Amino acid sequence: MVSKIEHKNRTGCPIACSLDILGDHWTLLVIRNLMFLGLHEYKDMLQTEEQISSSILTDRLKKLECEKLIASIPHPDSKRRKLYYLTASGKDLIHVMVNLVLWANTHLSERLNIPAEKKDLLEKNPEKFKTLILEQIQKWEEEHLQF
Amino acid sequence: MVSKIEHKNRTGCPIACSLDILGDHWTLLVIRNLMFLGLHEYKDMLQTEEQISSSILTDRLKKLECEKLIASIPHPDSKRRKLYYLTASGKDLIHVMVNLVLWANTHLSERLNIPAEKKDLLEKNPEKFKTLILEQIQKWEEEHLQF
DNA sequence: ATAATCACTTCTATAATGCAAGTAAAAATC
DNA sequence: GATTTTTACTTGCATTATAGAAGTGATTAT
Repeated sequence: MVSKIEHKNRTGCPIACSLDILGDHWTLLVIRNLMFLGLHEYKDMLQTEEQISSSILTDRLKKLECEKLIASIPHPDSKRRKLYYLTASGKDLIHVMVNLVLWANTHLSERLNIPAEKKDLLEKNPEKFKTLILEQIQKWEEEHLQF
Repeated sequence: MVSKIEHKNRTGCPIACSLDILGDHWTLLVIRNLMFLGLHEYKDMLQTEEQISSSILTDRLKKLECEKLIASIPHPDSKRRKLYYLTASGKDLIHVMVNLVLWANTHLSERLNIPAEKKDLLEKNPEKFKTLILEQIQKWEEEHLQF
């Protein structure tokens, strides 16, 4: 067992509680995959640049599903595949994520490699950037989720 | 040596790069101590509710200083004490931190224990909350730092 | 019928963490 | 002025997390 699923909070501090869920090297990268990269499958997330290991990816998907930041449905084309997607709670992290990107863009710019158009929009109109992302997510949901 | 100081980025992704610095259980808690709790000394941070271990605290302060998110000066009252404070880069994390608190307040409310007045202001006017925090920080700087 | 794909699991080595104890310099107390 | 306490660490060891490779068993493509 890579890790237990039950959750222990250190304290009632909102930062500490958030970190108990999100505070590690990989969890927010899974959120990024779903939020910014449009990756909804295990195999696609395995192949990202950062080279997450299969056991860690399995573990983080499981934990995020437990915490209800993501959910999954069977892939319409295949019984063994799954489609992961952000819940309302997961999507709400967009404000944290975009501010993290903005911070990195300002303070870690030499290390970054952001596509020019994205960088432009991000710097000129971060709110519009958020709206676009949320629209993309909604479009995907309309195509893949039935309510 | 608990960990090496030199830094390796996984990729040029702004989320990945940010996580390479901030993505663990403790780093943002040190930022919280400086940003929201007004704790500027090693010994005070050792005594927070979350009970960070001395070796981890030493390590994180060192790493944050290396990354220039925090800086330190000798304590005016004592040669062996130090005062840690946020640099401009560290203070800029306020947008990430406040959005993380807002997210937790919405989605982890049962686990949290936020003082009523803070919670109130946070919900009614998060921008004012930020301004207040930044004013507190500036006041501390005026009292302790000479330019 | 056979081979490839997929979403995992298992195993092992390495690295990070937590904890308790120790240290050396400085400061406070006697 | 000597002794005790405080402070900011470091050290050592046990435990836990992670990376990477290899396996598994069900499904799907050839």
